[in-house]
Amino acid sequence: MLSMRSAAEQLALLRRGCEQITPEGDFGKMLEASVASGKPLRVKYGIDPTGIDVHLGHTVPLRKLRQFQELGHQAVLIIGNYTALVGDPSGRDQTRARLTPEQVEANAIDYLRQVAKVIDIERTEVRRNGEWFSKFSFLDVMALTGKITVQRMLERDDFTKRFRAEPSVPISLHECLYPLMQGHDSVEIRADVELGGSEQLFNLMMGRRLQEEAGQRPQVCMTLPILRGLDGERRMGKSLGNYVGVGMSAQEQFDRTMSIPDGLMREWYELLTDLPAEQIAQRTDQANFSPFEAKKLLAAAIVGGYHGIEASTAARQGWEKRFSQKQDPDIIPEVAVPLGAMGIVQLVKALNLAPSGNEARRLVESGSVTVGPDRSKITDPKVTIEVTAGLIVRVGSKKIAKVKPA
RNA sequence: GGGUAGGUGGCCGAGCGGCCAAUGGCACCAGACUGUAAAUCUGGCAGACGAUGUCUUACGGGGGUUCGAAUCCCUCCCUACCCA
Repeated sequence: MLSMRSAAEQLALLRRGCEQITPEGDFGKMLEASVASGKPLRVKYGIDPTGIDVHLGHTVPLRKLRQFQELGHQAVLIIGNYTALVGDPSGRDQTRARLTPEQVEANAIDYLRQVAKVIDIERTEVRRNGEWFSKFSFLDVMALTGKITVQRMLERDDFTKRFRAEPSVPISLHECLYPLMQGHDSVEIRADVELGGSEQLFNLMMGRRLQEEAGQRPQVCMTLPILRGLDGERRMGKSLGNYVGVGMSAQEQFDRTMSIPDGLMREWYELLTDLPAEQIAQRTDQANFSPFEAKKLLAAAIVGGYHGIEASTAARQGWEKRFSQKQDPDIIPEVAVPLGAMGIVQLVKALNLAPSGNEARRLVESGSVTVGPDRSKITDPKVTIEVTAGLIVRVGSKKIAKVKPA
């Protein structure tokens, strides 16, 4: 159901949070034509089903996609099952383990389940690009690659950088095929708009070129900023560990969000909440609004989107109880450990609070290990503990475990 | 195909026969301070153990020289650059 909003209103809404809309004039005209004809736009967003933990960084373009849906446009989600099968060569020596078709499909299903938390999956056209690429002949590949020159390919920013770097970083020929494949997806599904992170601009533009070659109206490319992760520096990513997963528990999402640097709040507010701009400005103005409270509200808003308002409130209370009142959380991971006398170092390790005995020993010596209800601090690694069911051991303020009753 | 330069811990980057489990920086972990933020300071950052020490693995893979190798030699693999 196409919304009743005017093209101008839609443009204003959709432009928010975008880094770039290319070409912006075309987008306005496209919206006008859509309103006039009552025909929704086909909005494409694609992903390779390789790593599967969907995190807030992925939700930035996904939220934009949902916004299109809310305005009545047609979301088209491309699952790059074919590209995943080949194995992405980017990055240097980690030749990513090739995935079997079964794994890829399992990943895709898992991915869709997670994505459904952000977009309306029922109203989304889901397409796997193996649908067309598995039928490609070498002749088709030649035709596709014949449409672009090496010079054009090297225009891509990260290729240029890698090419010019001293010493230069390898560019696999294979990687050059990626933009072409992604671009071709746009031809296959006749995309009007394609969304992507800002690093995707080149690939998105490739879609335009190929569509033009194919005699289609070229898509509008809409890029969204790359979300910075918990460290406030690097992009959010699973391998960097600085992420908040959409599949995480309410408490974990809340706790993680609270650990972001203050300076990151504005960006997160803008990209991850639906709050009006004035309210964001007000909340992130440190002169009038406590940053501490602003962060709690931010965390609550994010958690609420995935777990609902009640769970979000509970998570806030859980956080306050734990970190403001210094009480143990309600839910403590339980680990089975043999009861009886045991060295503190062995105990910390047995409870998975440290990856190795040496690390456990260091933690004890650094004074970060406390045991039992009175939180007595243990600093001597030689101490022996009488392990009983329900005994609680803490390492620092974040790690905690309980002995599972046998 | 020929030549040159390289491959060191999560990353960058020193070391170029013993004092090297390997300087330094980043990241990370913990402590102090605090709002579990930032900044700052301190400590840590391969594993095992009866633990201020001992042992086992580790400097692209394999082999060798040597009392002793990340460091020397051979060979294989990988990368970049120049030439064809």
